[in-house]
Amino acid sequence: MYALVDCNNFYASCERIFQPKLKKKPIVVLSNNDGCIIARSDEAKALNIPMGVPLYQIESLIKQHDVKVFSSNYALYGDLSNRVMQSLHALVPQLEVYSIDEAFLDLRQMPYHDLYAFGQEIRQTIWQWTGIPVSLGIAPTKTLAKAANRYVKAHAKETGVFVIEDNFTADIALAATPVEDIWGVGRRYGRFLAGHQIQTAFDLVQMPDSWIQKHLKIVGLRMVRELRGEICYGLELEPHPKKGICVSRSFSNTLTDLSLIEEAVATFAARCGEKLRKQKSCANLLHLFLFTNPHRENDPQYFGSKVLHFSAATHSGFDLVTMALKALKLIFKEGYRYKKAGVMVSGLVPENNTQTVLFDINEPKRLKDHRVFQTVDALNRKLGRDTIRIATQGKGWTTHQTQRSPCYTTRWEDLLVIDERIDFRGKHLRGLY
DNA sequence: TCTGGGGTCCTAGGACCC
DNA sequence: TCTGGGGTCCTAGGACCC
Repeated sequence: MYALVDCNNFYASCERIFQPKLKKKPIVVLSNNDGCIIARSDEAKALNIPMGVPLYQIESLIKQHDVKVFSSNYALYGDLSNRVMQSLHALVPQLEVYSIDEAFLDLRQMPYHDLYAFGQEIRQTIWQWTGIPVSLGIAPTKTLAKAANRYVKAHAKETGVFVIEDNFTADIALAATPVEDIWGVGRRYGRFLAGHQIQTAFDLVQMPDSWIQKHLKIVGLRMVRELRGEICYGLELEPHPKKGICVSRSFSNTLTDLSLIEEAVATFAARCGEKLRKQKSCANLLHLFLFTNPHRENDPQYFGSKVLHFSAATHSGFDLVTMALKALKLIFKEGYRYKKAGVMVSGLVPENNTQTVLFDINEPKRLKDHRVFQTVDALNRKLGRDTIRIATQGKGWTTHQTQRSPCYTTRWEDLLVIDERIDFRGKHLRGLY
C-alpha cells in the first residue's frame, strides 16, 4: 500500500503558523511580483476566490472580507517543507518527495494492520512537530492514493484520512472523482472525456484498453490501469538530476532599455549556473527567450528566442552569462516594451564526465573557473545570495513584493519575537519595550 | 496600472545511416 | 508497368504535473 501525504493549503498554512491570530481567517498567497493568487486557505476558497486569478481583479472582494494577503516567501515554504519531509521520513523510511507539499510513502514494510489508525497517527505527529495540517490517501497504487487523498478533501475533511483497501472502497472513491480531478487528466483530456459522456473515474475504468490507448496514449493507459489497482509507477526514492534547468521572471515594470534587460538576463544565467553546480551537471546548450506583454493586446508584440551551443559543456557562471548576453544581442529589437525573459540550459551531463574537444586550449580556464565558482558559491551560501556576483548582473535584480512575511526559520534577524525584552542570544535589551 | 515559475514524458515527422 | 527494408537521432509540439 502507498500513502499520499498532502499538506493542506500549504503556503497559506505556512503563513498561519507564525500568526496564529489568522486561524479561521481567509488567507491568500501571491505569485512573483504580487501578480496572481497561487494559494488560498479554506476560508478564501469559501469566498470563491479562484486559483490563478490576478489580484487586481478581486481587490474589492479582498477588502470586503478582510482577506489577509501575502507575497510568496519561498525561503519559508522550502524550509517548512523540509521539516515536514524529515518528520515523515522519521515515521516511514521509504518515501518519495513528490513536490514541495506532497510525499508518497511505502507502507508495505510497516508493521501496521490498521492503516486508517496509522494514517491518523502520521497526521497527528506532523501537526505536532511542524504545525502543518496534512491529509492522507492510502491505496494499492499511487494514482489511487491520489484519488483517495482528493476524496478526503472533498468528502471527509474532518477525518483527514481515507483508505482504499478493497473493491468497495475503491468504487466509492472512483465514483466520487470527476474525470478532470484524476491525476493524469488535465483540461484537454477532461474536455475530451466529457464529450464522450465519461463523467467520473468509475466511468473511465469501464472503457476498453484499446480505446484508452488510442485517445489518451500510453500514459493514459497506465493511469487507468493504476486506477484499476495495477501498479505501473513505483516509488522513486532517489531524486534524479534534472534534464533541463530554467530561470525566468516577469519584470515588475516593462523594460525597453537593453542594458537593464542585460542585468536581468545575466542574473538568470548566473542562477542557472548555481543550480547546475548544485546538482553537479554541465550544460551543452543555452536557450534564451525574451518577450513583450501578451496581455496588452494593443502593444506591438514580439517573442524572441535563441538556442546556442557551448563548445564544451560548462557550469561556469562566466561562460553562461557570456553566452546569454550573446544570445540577447541576437534577438533584442529596439522599440518593444519587454515583460519577461528567461534562460534555459539543457543537454546536461555529469560535471565529471564532460566530452571535451580535441586540442582543448580552454582546459586551464575551465579548471580555474571551477575553483572560482566553488568559492563564490561557498561565500554566497554563507553571506547571502549575490554577495559575490558578476558585474553585468548590476546592483541586484529583484522582483516586486510588498507583503512578504519574515523568513522566520532561516534568518536570525527574522526570528519570531515572543518577548521583546530578550534578544536571540538571551541578552536582555534595555529600553526597547 | 496590475496577469507566475518551474518541471516531466510521449509522439510524429524529418534527416540521416546502411 | 514495375522502384525496399531496416534502423537511429533530433526536434517541435502537445499532453500532463506541482
